[in-house]
Amino acid sequence: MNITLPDGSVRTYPSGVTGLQIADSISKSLAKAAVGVKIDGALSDLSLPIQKNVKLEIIRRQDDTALEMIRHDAAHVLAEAVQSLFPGTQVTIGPTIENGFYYDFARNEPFSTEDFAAIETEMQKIVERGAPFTREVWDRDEAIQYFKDKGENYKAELIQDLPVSENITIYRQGDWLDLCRGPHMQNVKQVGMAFKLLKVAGAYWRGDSSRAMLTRIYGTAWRDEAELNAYLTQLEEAEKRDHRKIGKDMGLFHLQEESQGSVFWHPHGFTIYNQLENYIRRRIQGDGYVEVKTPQLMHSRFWEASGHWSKFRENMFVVPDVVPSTEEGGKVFKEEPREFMALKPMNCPAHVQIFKQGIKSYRDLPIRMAEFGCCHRNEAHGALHGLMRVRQMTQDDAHIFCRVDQITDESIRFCNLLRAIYKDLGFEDLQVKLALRPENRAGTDENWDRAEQGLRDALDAAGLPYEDLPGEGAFYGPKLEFHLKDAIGRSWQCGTLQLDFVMPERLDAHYIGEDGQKHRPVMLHRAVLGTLERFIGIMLENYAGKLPLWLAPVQCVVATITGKADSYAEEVVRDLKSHGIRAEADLRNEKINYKVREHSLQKVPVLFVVGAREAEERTVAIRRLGSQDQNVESIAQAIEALAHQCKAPY
RNA sequence: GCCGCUUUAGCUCAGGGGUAGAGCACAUCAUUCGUAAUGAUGGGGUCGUAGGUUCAAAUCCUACAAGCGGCACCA
Repeated sequence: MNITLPDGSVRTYPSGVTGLQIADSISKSLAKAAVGVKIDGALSDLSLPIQKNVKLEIIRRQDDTALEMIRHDAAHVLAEAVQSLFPGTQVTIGPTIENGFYYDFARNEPFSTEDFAAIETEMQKIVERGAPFTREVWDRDEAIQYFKDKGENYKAELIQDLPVSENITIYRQGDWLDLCRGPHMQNVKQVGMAFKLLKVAGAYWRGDSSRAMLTRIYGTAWRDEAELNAYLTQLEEAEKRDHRKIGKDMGLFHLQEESQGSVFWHPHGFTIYNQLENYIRRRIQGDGYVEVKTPQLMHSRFWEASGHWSKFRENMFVVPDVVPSTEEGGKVFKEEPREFMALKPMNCPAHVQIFKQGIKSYRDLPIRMAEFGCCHRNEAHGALHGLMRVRQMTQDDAHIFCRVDQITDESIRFCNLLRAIYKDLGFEDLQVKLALRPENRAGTDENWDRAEQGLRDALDAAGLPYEDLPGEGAFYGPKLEFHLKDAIGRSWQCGTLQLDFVMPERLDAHYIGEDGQKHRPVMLHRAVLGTLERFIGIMLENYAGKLPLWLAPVQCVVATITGKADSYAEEVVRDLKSHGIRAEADLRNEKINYKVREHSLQKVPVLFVVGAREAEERTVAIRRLGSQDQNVESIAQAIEALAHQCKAPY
């Protein structure tokens, strides 16, 4: 039997040889360092007998691939530790995740972070004991019975639901065992000590909100202490970038409980907001869009027609169409409301109304109708999160009304626009996902074929790689999702492009074709940023508050060294403002060190320092954020250069 | 919405059954200073809300709310 190693060499072994034996035959130290094998690319146990010619790679503990095994094994160690410290706790599942692992437990008494020290100590003991991992294949019914007898009902349920074709594998580590697909390392010792428990959280059994709430313990594990510390430092750094903290420190916005999920934009924050909105406005004007504004509050009849009343109502804010009473201590509404209004959760039905005014010809299409639409959605309390998840949001929304034969062109056009905008905003790295037809859908298969192919063609033409998401499309059409990753590593869906054959039908939109007959237009729902709120949150985290010059709320502060330079500083600020630069003077009676520190913390990109010398020579000493260098230039020169740098990218 | 944790001055946080503390910020005064915190003095809180226990509650108990971390949902 021939085994091909990664360096291309081929060795001959008897059938049934294990990865460990092969490693041992190469060198003793390799056998000791080995944690697993890749057999034809698939990660397996070292103890697995090999029966045929394969390509084989020994995974050593120091290899990157080992991280996943270390974390998986650490999850098992966590489970053993918890069960030994808290008898009666049921184990469920414990997978690895990016940078770590978690384990879900069922226990009447929830865990708290105060239990972590004890659990970690117990985990260390288990690792020190270093029991070997052994794999066993059990009979299905016996396994179910075994776990039921132990009171491990969740495990029993898991086994019950495994496909009959699958082996029921059990991994033992000393006296403790767990149902597990594997693979595992040679022994528990190889987990090492570079692990740490991070947080507890609730999590539904099998991700189903109608089932039991389990306690999840999150942890992280690495090859050595240095890696662990680097990761913990990275977490701290990410925390510093949190847009809620930056927003507070820079005085950009606030939230308060009387309006949860709706943002109070402060002057500096709203400057960013306006800059971004105006940039998008210029971009879409340059791409053939028209801009509209539609009502905030509309009668339920309208939402019934659009389908939102039945499909989306629990996410809507509904207002009784009754005059409220001001009677002191009385009911707010004296009469029982019979009719309702609702705040719009989406702009699309309103845009159809504008489309429907007058008769449209095929020559009018496509119509690209944009709105910075302020929408309200009644999001679950637990879902709200700073600017990232709000209840009142402003979308950079537009609906493209077009003919079926224009879908591909319009999609390509949108992808190009989106990519150009993301590039301007500093996001080069985006993931595209194509959500395909769901089981429950409207429209003919022909239309779906055409719609999905149209989007694929558009992505190909735009040169965008993408991933299919089967069954994830909206009921009315397939959609493209554009995902960005923020500084904390969370992935956010921002842009979207959705094909819709249903809404024009429901709301009876039509145009007159070349043939003189009525035809249904197709609607493309699309947004680039998604919502301004979320996108600003992402920008703040991405730039750690140090926004590009054109977006910075204050672009330049003129700071004086002495009161003698006050009037000169004010003159410089006037000059800056007349060049369209957002500038402020800092004339406070403070030392220059104090001012430099404060404006640096406020992420002001450019500081003009002026003292008696500058006033005399009509110059400024320029200091840029993140640099300690300073260079002196004449005002005219400095302002002209800065004005140029402050220009928006489009 | 579900599970857990948290809630004390504008901010960050300490304290804790006998009636409230620090640093920063703010105000006043002094200082006019050359690139990441000048000094002094002073003002500021019914300790998230509502009940309960107690001679006495900011502290203990209960409920509620909000915030945070997840889950579910989602832009």
